[in-house]
Amino acid sequence: MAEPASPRRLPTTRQGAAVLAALRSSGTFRSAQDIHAELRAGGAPVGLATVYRHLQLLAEHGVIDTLQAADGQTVYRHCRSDDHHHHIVCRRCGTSEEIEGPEVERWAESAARRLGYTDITHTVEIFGLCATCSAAGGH
Amino acid sequence: MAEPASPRRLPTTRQGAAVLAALRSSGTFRSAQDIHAELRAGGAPVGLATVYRHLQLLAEHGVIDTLQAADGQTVYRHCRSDDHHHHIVCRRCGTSEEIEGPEVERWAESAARRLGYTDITHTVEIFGLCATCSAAGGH
DNA sequence: CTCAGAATGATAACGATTCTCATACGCAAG
DNA sequence: CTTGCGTATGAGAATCGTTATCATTCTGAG
Ligand SMILES: [Zn+2]
Ligand SMILES: [Zn+2]
Ligand SMILES: [Zn+2]
Ligand SMILES: [Zn+2]
Repeated sequence: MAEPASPRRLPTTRQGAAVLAALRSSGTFRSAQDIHAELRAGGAPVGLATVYRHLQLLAEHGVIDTLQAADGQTVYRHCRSDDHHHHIVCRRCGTSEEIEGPEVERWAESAARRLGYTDITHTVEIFGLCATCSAAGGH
Repeated sequence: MAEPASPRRLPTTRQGAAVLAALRSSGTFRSAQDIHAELRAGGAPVGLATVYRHLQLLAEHGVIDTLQAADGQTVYRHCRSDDHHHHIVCRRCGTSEEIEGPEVERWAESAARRLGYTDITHTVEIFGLCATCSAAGGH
């Protein structure tokens, strides 16, 4: 049966720790390239391939969330909540909040059931201008 | 002032018509490359750049819907409904249904208002295995 | 200390999309 | 039916995010 497997989940290498740390101190969705640049600038250079590798691993293990930005780029975020949730993201500055939506979960469930779809997942994201950015200037 | 402008909205060229026709006879989300291949095979070859151009135009004018597949590719669909709606998509065969969710719209609205976000848009997609595909074999 | 296996990262390879720009077309005036 | 011109087309180059290679470096057990 599925035994607990490897007890270590979080990065053990300097590089892995750096990638996670960069995300942790951010609160916004960041791209891989973005993080790579930050680490390089911050004196703890990490190879681009390694950044991608760790982001992918962290995402697979559910440590971080991912979504596709409007331009197709994949962006990553370290969320406070471990539970299933969604996000509202500022399309100007990238700030984002975690939000829950029980009614959305129910709706997705029942729509799927009604149409005979199984093995469901969903993406639900809200994009807009955060209070700060919309105060600054519309566009 | 903003006068009604050009009265023609739909493609006037053979190529434009071909792109739209390909989507119309499909009911599924298709990629640009996909459509390009179909048209080429169907004896009405259209340049790849032109396919992209028309898909982009049709999307801008709201004639077709777009979404990002899991692999990042942008896919397009010609929907029956002209009203705002969402989709449930089979991740195996690409079949999709248009679905509405008033409660989801309300939820998005109110979450945005509560957090001070303006100029909202949202993406809400459900992925799963359609009845046919899930009968065929879980995988 | 030694060695096998895992991790790293410079670089090449990929693949989707966009850009360039010379050519083909569509259409209206003459 | 020609001519002229602005628009559309499309082959191929250019972008750019992401992934694959693979030689080198690191780590940890014995
Ligand atoms: Zn903002
Ligand atoms: Zn959800
Ligand atoms: Zn299916
Ligand atoms: Zn909606």
